[in-house]
Amino acid sequence: MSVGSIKIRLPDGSVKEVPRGTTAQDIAKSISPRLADAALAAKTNGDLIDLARPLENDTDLRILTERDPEALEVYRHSSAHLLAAAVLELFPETKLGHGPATESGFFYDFYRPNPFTAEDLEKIEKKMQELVQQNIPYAREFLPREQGLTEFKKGGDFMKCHFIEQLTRPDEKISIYRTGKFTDFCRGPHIPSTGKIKAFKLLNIAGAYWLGDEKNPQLQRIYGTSFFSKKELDDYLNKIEEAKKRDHRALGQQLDLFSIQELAGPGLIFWHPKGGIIRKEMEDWMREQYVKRGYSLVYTPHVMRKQLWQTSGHEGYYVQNMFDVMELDDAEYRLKPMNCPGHILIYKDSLKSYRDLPVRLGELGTVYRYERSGVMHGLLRVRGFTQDDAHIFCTPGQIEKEIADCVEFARDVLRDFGFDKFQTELSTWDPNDRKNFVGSEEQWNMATRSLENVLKRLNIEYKTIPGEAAFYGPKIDIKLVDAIGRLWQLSTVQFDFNLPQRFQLEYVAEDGTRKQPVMVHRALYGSIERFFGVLIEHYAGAFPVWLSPVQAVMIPISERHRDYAEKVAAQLKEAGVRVEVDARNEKMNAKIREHALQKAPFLLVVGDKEAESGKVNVRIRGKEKTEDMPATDFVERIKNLIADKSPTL
RNA sequence: GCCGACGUAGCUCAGUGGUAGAGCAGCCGAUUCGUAAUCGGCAGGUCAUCGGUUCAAGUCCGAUCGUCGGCUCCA
Repeated sequence: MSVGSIKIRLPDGSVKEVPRGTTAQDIAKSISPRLADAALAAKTNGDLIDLARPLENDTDLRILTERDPEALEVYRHSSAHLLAAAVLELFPETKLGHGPATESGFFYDFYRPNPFTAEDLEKIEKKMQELVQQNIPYAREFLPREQGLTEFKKGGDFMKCHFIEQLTRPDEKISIYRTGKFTDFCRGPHIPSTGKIKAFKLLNIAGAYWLGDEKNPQLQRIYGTSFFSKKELDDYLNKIEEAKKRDHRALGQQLDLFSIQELAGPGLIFWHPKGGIIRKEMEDWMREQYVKRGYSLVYTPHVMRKQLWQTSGHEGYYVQNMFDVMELDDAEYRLKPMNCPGHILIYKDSLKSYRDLPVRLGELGTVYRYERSGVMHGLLRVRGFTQDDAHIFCTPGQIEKEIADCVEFARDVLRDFGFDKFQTELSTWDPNDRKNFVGSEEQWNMATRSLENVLKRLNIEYKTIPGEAAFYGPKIDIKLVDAIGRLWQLSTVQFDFNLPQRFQLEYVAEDGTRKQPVMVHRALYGSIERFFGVLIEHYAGAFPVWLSPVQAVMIPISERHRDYAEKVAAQLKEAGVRVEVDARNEKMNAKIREHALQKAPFLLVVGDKEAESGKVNVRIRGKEKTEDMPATDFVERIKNLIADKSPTL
């Protein structure tokens, strides 16, 4: 028994003097019974602890309840234990991996000869409910390491033994938690008992490699989530449903934007006419900007000799991502996985003077990369895609301005397409990991410094991620935040030390000597396919007018209004609007429904009234009430919306 | 690539080992309509592919291809 008393400082600044060994739970109780009941865990000097942990020293103490975000993590970690406990009750032969809380819930990894089925999942969930009813405590114990190892070994829990051996020293006592029959090697903390878990749901089963290494056997991972209330859980499940409704693969089919054809092969995109319109808008926008910003537009071949890829280093660094060689005549060719070598050949074709720099070569370049069969995903991960790729060759003195221009360019792209929240990352090298990064320390420092300078000068907040640079240089990645808060990585601005060296790039400097130019890669859409996929999800298929494949639909009420509808349509076409006349022999209501489902921004109903007065009745996407206006006014209005690339209607 | 689930008409989906179905879309006809589905008829299929079990396979088994959820990867 410890003796003496300790001082506990509470968040309101008050200090309690209590006997050594008092628990956070005791203190919560002394404050109020309600707090004691609501308490889930505690925090002392920044460490999360169990409520039942005896306090040994003077400390700050905060009792965590549902209102504290840290409590949710503890709660979900305890939910994972609850899951494991239920699994062991039902399937005692199962071996345990690990089971952490995640950003949106929790999972637990299990090893067993037969995989879990969907029915098993239901049974497990029911068992979890039972264990919640039984209100079993999460009891912490300390065991001598050897005893712990013996106990887990006896149960055949090879994975737990591995963790104990990896994470603890031989002389240490190990921390375990018991929940009924279930025992886990775990640092904790946990909530007091299973009865505190109010709302949870098991979501899916998936394979996961032991220790995340694909050479290891696969475990069965059960994913679930839990919340403090049924309502929050339901909200979360609804959000998943909402996200599903935005799935670009489903919308791509419903809105007839694109397809992937089994006969042609996976990861290869067919742009249908309506998707093609959006792509054309994206390409036109980019080409226009290229011209405005001093880029030269180039085109390079899709297949090039293998020797080129040897020179560039792709044959070494990138082979497993490249399509196989094709033999033609006596030479071997490869489909291009990147555009850079092509642009370099253009640069090298003539001797450059410092006066020529910077040279900015831009291409909407289609590349092909071999992606492993299980990783393709709609438009977001494909085997063939088109990059808005450009390479800038400049002098070291020009580099900061060039990078700054790229970063601003990237933000303009994203803003024009309706994204206004970004996160910026600076990926740097790891000087201790020389074999994964080419180039000298001076090069890396110079490059990293210029990227930092640019970000600071532009007043952009950014996160530095050490070790995440490309092997050939540091980079700035701009991630966008979409309409439902998801993060997408698209734009990237990267330094390259590798290629100028490999291709012996040079320019003639002022003093007549030959110098090596600095090279920057940048792609702002990243891939047009991927960007399109993100656009579809961001807008849930309801694109701003300028991107909408069909911007307005004329709906004549009956056959006799057709001529008037055609007349207005002609005016709209004249103004550059993509308009259709739906003159089918269908009821107006049916037409409205169909075009509304196709998410056309404007439906223009015309009948006797409109034809007589030269007006249109405008039904605006997403609005109940229609508006009457002269046809000429509508033409003006939609023309402006298109010209402004307005995100709203 | 790995683990699991799935693959039936253009789409969404039903279908005990015993004659392949519905709704929508399509086509034909009627209807000419005021703000989210007019009515009737017709046509549409090697049940992903290949092989096996069986008197009999959409259904059971195996392989292949593809899709989905994850893992791994994403220079």
